[in-house]
Amino acid sequence: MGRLSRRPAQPDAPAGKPLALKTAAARPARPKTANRLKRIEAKRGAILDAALALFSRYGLHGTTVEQIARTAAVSKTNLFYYFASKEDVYVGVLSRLLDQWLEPLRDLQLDTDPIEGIGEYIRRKVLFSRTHPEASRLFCLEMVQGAPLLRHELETSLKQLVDAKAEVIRGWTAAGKLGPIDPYHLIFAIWATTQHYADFASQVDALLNTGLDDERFVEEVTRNVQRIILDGLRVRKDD
Amino acid sequence: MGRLSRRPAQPDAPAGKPLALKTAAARPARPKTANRLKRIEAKRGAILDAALALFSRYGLHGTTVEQIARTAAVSKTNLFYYFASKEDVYVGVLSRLLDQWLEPLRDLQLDTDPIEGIGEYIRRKVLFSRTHPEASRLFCLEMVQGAPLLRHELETSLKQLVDAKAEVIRGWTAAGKLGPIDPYHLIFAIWATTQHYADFASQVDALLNTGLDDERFVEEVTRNVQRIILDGLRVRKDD
DNA sequence: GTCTATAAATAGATAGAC
DNA sequence: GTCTATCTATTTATAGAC
Repeated sequence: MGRLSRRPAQPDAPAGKPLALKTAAARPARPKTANRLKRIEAKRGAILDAALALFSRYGLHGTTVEQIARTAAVSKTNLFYYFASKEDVYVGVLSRLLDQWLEPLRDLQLDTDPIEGIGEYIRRKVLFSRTHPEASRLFCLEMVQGAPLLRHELETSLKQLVDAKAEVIRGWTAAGKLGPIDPYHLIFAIWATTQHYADFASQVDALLNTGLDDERFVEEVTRNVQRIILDGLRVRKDD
Repeated sequence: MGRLSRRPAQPDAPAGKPLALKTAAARPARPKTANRLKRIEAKRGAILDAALALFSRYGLHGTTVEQIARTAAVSKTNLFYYFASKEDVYVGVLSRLLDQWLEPLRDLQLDTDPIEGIGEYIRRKVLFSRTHPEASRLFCLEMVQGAPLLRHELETSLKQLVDAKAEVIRGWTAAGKLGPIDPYHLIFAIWATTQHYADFASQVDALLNTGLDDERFVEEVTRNVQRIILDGLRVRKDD
C-alpha cells in the first residue's frame, strides 16, 4: 500500500475478526520498568477517555484527531506516537466499551427469585445509563451503523452470555416461578427501555425537562421500568 | 462570510429554530409549469432518498456528497444545483423524517379500549420499524448525538402531541380502565422496545440470526412486545 | 517521547461553458 | 439544467530535529 494516507470514509466496514487492542507492547522493544508501563497506559487511557466523549457525541467521522488530542491535553503528533491511526483509537475505545457494556449482564444473578433478580438487573442497567451515558451512546451509534467492528464479538462473547441467561429464564418459567415469556425478547425489552434514557436523553429532556443527572429521576425511571417489565411477568391464577 | 467552504465539523449544533426545508421556490424565479415543478420535486426526492440511506448508515460526516450524488444517479455538480450545501440535504432528510416518525403517534387512537388501542399502537410502531428502518436509524443517530437540528421540533410539535396523549392515558387510569402507570414512561417504553428492532438490528441479527425482513419475526416481535408492555397494565382485583 | 514543519489527499463548493 | 475543470480549507499522517 506504500504511503499511508487518508482512506475513503466508507469501508468502515471490512473490519477484521478479533478486535484486539494494540497494546504498547507492540511498539519497538525497550526495557520497560513497571513505572514506565504505567505512565504509558495512563496516557493511552486519557486519550481513550477524550476520544469516547467526542466519538459518542460527534461520531467517528465527525471527530478530528486534533480535537481528541486537545481534549486529552496532548499534542496531535504525540497522540500518533501512542496510536497508529485514528481508527486505532476508535478500536481502542470500542474494545473497552464492550467490556463495560457486558458487565451488568455478566453480573445478572439469575439463581435467585426471578422477579427480584430481573428487578435488580434493571436497576443496574439504569445505573449504567446514568454513570456511563457516553459509553451507552457510542455503543448505540455503533449498533445503528451496523456494528462493523463489533460484529464478531456480538456473535461470540455476547451470544454465549445471552444464550446462557436465556436458558435460566426458561428454567424459571418451566418451574412455574415466572410467566411464560420469550427470554430473548424479554432481554431486548430490558436493554431497550433502560438504555433509552441515556441514548435518547435529548428527547427525554425535550419532553420532561430532566434526565439521569437528577437522582430522583433515576429512581423514578427504575421504578417505572421495573413496573412495566415485571408486572406482566408475575405468575397469576387466571393464566 | 465571503468564500463559502467546509466549515469545522463541530458546530453541527448551533442550529437555528424552525428547520424549514428550503424548497425549489427559493431558487431564482422562473415561470414554472406544474410539470416542471413535479420534475424538480422528483429529483429532489431521489436525492433525499439516497441521502437517507447513506446518512443512516454512515452518519452525516461519514457520507460524502459524491456518494449521495452517485447513489441518486446525478452528478455532484447537479446535486449542488438542487441543494445549497450538504447540510441543506441533511436538513431536508431530517425534515421528512420527523413527519414520518410522528405519524403513528398522531394516529394513536386513544378513544377506544386502552389495551386494544395501545396494542394497535405497538403493532404500528413495529411495522414502522420494518418499513422504515433507515428512517428509524437516522432518527436514532440524531437523538443520540444530541438532536441539534431537531431540538426545537421536539420541544414544540412532539411535546404537544405527547402531552395530549399522556392526558388520555391518565384519563383511562382515572376511569379504572387501566392500571396506574406514568404515561410518559409508558410511551418511552413503547418507543424503545419497538424501535430497538430497527435500530439494534445488527445486534438482534447477531443473536437470533433474523430480523424484521422476516415476516414471521415481525409477528413474533409484535406479540412479545404487546405481551410485555400490556400484561402488567390490565386492571386486576389484587391491586 | 515530544515538538516543528510539512506532505498527501479528500471533499465541499464554485466558475463558467454549453 | 447539466457538465468539465478547478479552487481551497481541512484533516490524517509522517519526517526529522532535539
